[in-house]
Amino acid sequence: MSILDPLACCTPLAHEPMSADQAAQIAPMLKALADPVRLRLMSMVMSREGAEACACELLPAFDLSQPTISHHLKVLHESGLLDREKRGVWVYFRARPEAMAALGSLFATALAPALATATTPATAGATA
Amino acid sequence: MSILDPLACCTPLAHEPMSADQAAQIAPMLKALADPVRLRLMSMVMSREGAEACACELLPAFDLSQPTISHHLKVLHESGLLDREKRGVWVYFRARPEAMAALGSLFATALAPALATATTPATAGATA
DNA sequence: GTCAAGTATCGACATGTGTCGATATTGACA
DNA sequence: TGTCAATATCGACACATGTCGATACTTGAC
Repeated sequence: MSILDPLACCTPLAHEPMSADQAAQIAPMLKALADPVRLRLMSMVMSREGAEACACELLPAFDLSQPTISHHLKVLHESGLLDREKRGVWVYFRARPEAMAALGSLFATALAPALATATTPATAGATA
Repeated sequence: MSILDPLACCTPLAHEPMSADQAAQIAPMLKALADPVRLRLMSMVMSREGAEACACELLPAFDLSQPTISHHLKVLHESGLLDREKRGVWVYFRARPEAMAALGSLFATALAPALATATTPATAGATA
């Protein structure tokens, strides 16, 4: 599916110097993630059963006001990291695989040398 | 070697809800990277022959003042993303593999499901 | 239609951030 | 020693950001 497309599209960090345009496109996603609260929100959503979470489930985990959590979720959504779906009164969030893949591919090439260094545990799960 | 350690140490985003402490530890690294100029600086350093670059080589690539580039390089260094080595008058930077691996592992587990979803083109080089 | 609960928006505030010019520091070299 | 080039630091500025309380907006239930 199209889910895989972004894996090819984006910015291998160590491959060649990133263009200003590329950087301007990726930086906002990283910026959205570069906050402890939003990192935890993403993590909570992604690690939940079905990989989705209701805002009402996320709020109690923080010592922050409802508007603040709402704001953070909006930032994550508008940066393309979270999908947003309203069901009745509740709003459910899911991580966007394309976004996660795009960010992952940023470090994929950076990761490769590190993995190659470790010839011991054959790339944990990559090989069947 | 120890290069691989951080791969095990850090915060798989989708595995379990990230603790506040974990988030507070990772967020600054992401924040350091979440700037278009710093993204390009990292990319330029990493994609250079020998994976290192002199500040004097980086400066001309930007339309920014020398103090500004110096500031960005300092941010990258202090966040643990770049190693800094002075050679005579020049300062050379290298990406810290541990840091890159730590960030890569953040999305590694996030990447896995996306790859699994694409059963069609056998996970591009993962399977033998 | 009214009410209550979940969520979003608004305005305000303190703090953080990117940028600059001016200047200090460092190290090579004549 | 003095000078020059590479880099770092400083002070200042405009702007962005995280947070809050107050309030408006949905939507289901009675």
